[in-house]
Amino acid sequence: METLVGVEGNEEGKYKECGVEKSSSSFSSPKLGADPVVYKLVRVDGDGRLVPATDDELMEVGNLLADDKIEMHLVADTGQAEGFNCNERSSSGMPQLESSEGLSQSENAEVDAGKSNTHREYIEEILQKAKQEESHLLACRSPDHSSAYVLVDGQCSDQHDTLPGIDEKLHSEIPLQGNDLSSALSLNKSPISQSVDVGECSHPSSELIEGQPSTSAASSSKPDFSRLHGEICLDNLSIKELHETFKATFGRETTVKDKQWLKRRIAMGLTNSCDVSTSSFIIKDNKLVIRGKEGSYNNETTTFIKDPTVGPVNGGCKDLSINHSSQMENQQFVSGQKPGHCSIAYDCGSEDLHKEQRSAKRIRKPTRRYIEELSEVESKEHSGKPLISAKTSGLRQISLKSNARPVRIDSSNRTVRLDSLGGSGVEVPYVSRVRRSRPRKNVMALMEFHPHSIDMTTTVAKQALGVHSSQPNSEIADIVLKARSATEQIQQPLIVEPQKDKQFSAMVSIEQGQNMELEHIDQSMDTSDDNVATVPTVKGGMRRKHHRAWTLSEVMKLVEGVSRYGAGRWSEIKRLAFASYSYRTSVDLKDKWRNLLKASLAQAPADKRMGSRKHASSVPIPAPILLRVRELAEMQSQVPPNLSSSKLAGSAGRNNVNETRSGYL
DNA sequence: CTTAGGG
DNA sequence: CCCTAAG
Repeated sequence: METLVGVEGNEEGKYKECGVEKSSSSFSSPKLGADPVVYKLVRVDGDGRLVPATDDELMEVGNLLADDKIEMHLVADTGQAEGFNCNERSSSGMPQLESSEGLSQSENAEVDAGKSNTHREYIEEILQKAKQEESHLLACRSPDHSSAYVLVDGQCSDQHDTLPGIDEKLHSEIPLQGNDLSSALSLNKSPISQSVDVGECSHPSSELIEGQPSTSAASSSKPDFSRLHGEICLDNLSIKELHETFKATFGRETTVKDKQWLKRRIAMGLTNSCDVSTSSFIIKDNKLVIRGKEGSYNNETTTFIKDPTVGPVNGGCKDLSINHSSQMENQQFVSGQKPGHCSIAYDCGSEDLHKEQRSAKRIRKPTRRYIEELSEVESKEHSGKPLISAKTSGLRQISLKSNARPVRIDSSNRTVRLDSLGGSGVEVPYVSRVRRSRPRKNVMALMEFHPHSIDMTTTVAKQALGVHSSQPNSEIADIVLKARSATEQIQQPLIVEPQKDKQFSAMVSIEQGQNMELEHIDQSMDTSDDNVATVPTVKGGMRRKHHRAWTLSEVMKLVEGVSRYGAGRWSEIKRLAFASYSYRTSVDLKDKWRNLLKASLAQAPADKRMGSRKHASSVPIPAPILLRVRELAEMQSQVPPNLSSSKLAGSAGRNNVNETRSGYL
């Protein structure tokens, strides 16, 4: 941006500045990031056609990019140089120089060395394409830039705006280039080339571009303007002449024998336009004339240089539209087409190109989340209906999610169940992702080795607890419920249960001392709870199936764990205190603790009034436990001091819970 | 993976 | 509970 402004005002002055800026700020420039897409790499086929670059080629090009840059600069320089030569050069003076010099050197080197290295040739072509594209891009860029473009191009600084980093890259990367490059570089450095170009400083660029046909000039690579005067029809040129012209145009020799190709290339080089058919134009003076028609086409470079004020975009784009008289095209470009399009347009109708390019514009791949959400929405819309009321919607989402991510299904869930949405009667398959911790593998192993473990474990648990038929956990009940709705995978859950039970029993036996009674009680309670939890209610909806209600025993364990290990060490607590509860994850513990904390804080004030239980139906957390929670929270400074202090005193009075816990503590 | 916090 | 960021 900065450069642009400056440039318009004063070309010369700007030049230097631009050059400086570019070097310093090339990477930072935002534009680069914005339009990288524009540069589409293409390969020149044997017949001279442009072929979209393959990935591999792209890679290659990437490596060569540095070279490209150089060349691009050269080309750009040349183009501009031309303009300067004809029109403004005197005024501008020697702006180009720093960049042009470097370029010219490389260029010359190529020419000299140019003893047609096929490989190099290929590279060159690629570079050229890139160069052309770049120039086009520049031209096509927003008007603001466009003016700057031209000028900048001459200096090479311009590219920074559009393609920051490239220049720098080029320079820095060159040494790194592959063998081919290195050779090319060496060539560039050859004394001859240097002498020629360097000596001329400002001229080199002009020679490259302009240098039309003059044979003599070709050798020295100086431009021969005389040739330019008068109409030149490429069709009439011999291969040799074409070669010379090519050389003059691009500053390097070519071994290509294909006339068509040469003509096309030259035409392109002169016009920088993508879409010039070889046979359809003639070059007249500096103008490219469509054959038969007298369309006055100024070379884009010339145009740009001459009249920066002219819609820069148009200038660049015009060339493109040469064959297609497309005012529309121009407009499109102006409207916001990316410069890249111009370059791409090469073989295609410009309009098509536009479309293609637009479509080509990279679209950010939607995030998984986005997709999911979208799918959710869609599903809601399609199937949704009234059925999914607010209450059920949550569930549905879950189901959708699970569907979306198959991955989770097998590993995380032990079961796939059909949940009936409340009241609707619609069943949605969904995978419970509750079981993060227990891989199926374990379950399977367990099954195989201890097919009857369920009974065993249950028995053990019973014995340990002294409980007869009560289920240790809600899980079993839950399972039963699940089984009802879903025929599938009952086994796994069952299996899981046993293991849990087993562990549970073991744990119980270990801890049996004081807790036994409590646990026992809890268990009975749990069962009931679970049932409630799992049962879908017609009215509203259903409880979350996969949700496992926290049993009192679990809560107590949790509290104990927190008291012992401190809040936040959930993994430890889980491991030590919840070994038997495979379905409780550390996150669950944390969440539960959070809830307990909240509950305790909320309840504390009302504690005495409400009694220990808030609502029998909802959650039967005994007041003592809540008190305990508060106490612990206080200790760990999780509770706001003010509340804690007052409450603490009150809670202290209750010993039963504390005592129970104290034993463990 | 565990922890912490938001939804 | 679920999800996701952070360490």
